[in-house]
Amino acid sequence: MSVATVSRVINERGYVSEKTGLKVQEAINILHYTPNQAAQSLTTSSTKLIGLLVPDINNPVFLRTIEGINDYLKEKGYILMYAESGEDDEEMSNMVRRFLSNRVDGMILCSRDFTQFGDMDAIIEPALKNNVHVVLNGYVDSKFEIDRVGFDNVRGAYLATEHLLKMGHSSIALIAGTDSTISEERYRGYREAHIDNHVSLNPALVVKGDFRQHSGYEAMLKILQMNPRPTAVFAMNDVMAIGAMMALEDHKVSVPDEIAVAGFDDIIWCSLIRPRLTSVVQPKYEIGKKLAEFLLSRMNESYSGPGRHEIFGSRLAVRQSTVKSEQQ
Amino acid sequence: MSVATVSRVINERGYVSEKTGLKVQEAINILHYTPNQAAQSLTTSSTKLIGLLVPDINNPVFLRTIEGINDYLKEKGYILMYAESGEDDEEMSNMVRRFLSNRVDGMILCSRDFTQFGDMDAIIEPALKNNVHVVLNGYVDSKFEIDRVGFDNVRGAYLATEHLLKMGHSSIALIAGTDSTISEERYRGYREAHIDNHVSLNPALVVKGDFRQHSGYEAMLKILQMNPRPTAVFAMNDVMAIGAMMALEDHKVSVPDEIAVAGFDDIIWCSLIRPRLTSVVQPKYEIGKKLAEFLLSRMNESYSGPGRHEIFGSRLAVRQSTVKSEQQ
DNA sequence: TTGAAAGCGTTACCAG
DNA sequence: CTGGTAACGCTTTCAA
Repeated sequence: MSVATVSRVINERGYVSEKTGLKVQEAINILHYTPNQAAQSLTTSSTKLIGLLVPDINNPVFLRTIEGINDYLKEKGYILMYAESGEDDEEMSNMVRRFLSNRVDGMILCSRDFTQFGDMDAIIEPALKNNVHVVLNGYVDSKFEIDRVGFDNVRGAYLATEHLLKMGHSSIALIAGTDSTISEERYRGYREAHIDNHVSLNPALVVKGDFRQHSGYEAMLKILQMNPRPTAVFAMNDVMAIGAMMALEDHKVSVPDEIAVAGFDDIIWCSLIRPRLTSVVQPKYEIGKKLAEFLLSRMNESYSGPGRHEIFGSRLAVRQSTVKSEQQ
Repeated sequence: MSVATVSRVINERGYVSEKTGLKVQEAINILHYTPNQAAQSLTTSSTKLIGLLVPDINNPVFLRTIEGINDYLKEKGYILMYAESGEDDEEMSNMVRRFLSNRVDGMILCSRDFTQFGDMDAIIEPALKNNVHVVLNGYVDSKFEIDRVGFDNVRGAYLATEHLLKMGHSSIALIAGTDSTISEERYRGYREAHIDNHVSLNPALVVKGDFRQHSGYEAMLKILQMNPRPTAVFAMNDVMAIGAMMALEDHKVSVPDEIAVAGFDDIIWCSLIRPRLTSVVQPKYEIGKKLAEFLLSRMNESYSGPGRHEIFGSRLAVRQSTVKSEQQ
């Protein structure tokens, strides 16, 4: 019973007599033997580990995506190394290195927005140089050929804005996010909807937030002081929209009767708050699956062409926050 | 410039002349060299990897706990291998093996309730036999000396029930969870509060759910048909409580005026729904930290005594769902 | 201060 | 069908 034989039994590879196989199995059970992946990976150069970097698990946006990734990967025998990056350049870089050190077979990087990083390429480069594939969830300009999966932000924002316009609002405040491609694109949707519907755009109606709930609250306070007061608000993401709704609640402004509110992302919270929040639906789970799929196809070399860029389409989930009761 | 020298430079161990050190650094940069953790672990027998098994990331209860774990561990240079177990015996066992295979330095197992597993010991045993430490978040009877951190369920349920009783309710329906220690303990709290407050217990008021939102909804439907109808409901967790509130909303029963509702866990959703949900606060983040702390202390052998069992105390967050407006 | 070599647990290859 | 052995990339010990 040599090590070679044991290896054969475990990997079910090569010829092993039934008798020997049984004997080995027995020994394994008695000794609680578990193969050492580290040693395995030393010879096979595959760890079946995938690095996953997420800015913040507490943001429900990422949860479904993680699930999509996990479901796809688990089925194929991969396991996730999870790390939180906190949207910090340095931190991200460190984690990428850490992943490399652990010899992940590939990595998935999620970010609210990659463009805010001075030099995303510098972060990814070490991975690429080590022949570790990277896929991105987000928006980047990169000189490398990497796959990314994103979402049609322009269209999403367009749909939400158009919906508000169609509901009769002509003065729609916009709670924007931090300067980033996402914000730009969502702004463009907002803008184009106005143009297409022949409603003039008023820059004074744009209030800047930072994608976090509190900033939505603050922004709403400013909007409430506008004169004339807008009759609708579109927030660039749901948590800001929810912050805004809380401000409205605190000031006893009724939604949607006095002010209609729409958000973006369709996080689970939308259906919990009252009135339910109208929001742009991102197929988060599918995005996760696609990310995993892209990555695996790179890893097993079933694809090796130029960087792919899958953009998922949009849909608006219309709920109570934008539909007055008499219109229902 | 031998491998030995490079090793010294990287680990900042042993004597290396400044000149050589610089030369090595330079080469590292040029080559994008990253140490191979797998190989390192082969000689050091430490991977700095911690396995984390969670039933379901989508349940907000676990999120904060994961964060607590992550924060504590990251600081000490550990990284998480994350896996979802789905509360399934077989699945759990597999993941434990997978972790072992990856030679995690330790593992943290979370479960809504371990007692539902026929043989939790069988699941943990392989880890223990391989000298990999395990800590548990949950409730287990185990013949092994493992650390666990839990929560004072009896007290928590007691506080919630007592609060409802003090608010004048004498007929409090209970939406229970699946048969498990957690359910038992929360039931005990419910029961003891009744006894201490000299209110007789009515078994007919207990409706069984399964800890999931939908079951809370269904349970509430049954409660609404009771005659006389209870004036308050205590659900054994928040998602069931929220399901119950949705049923009440659908049937136009006002909360808390017609029926008061209290939950357990204090997930973030409690503050999002209206009326805000009164709930028993679990220090989820601290639980996570404690788990990590227990594990590390075992790993570095600063502790090696009998299994510790840390039970976190309870607090009730009283919100609108149990306090009538005139009482505020 | 540096290098050579053994050893960690596996797999792959070659001989028997 | 089975066993021996080189090789994987690293750390550690010992010698130079």
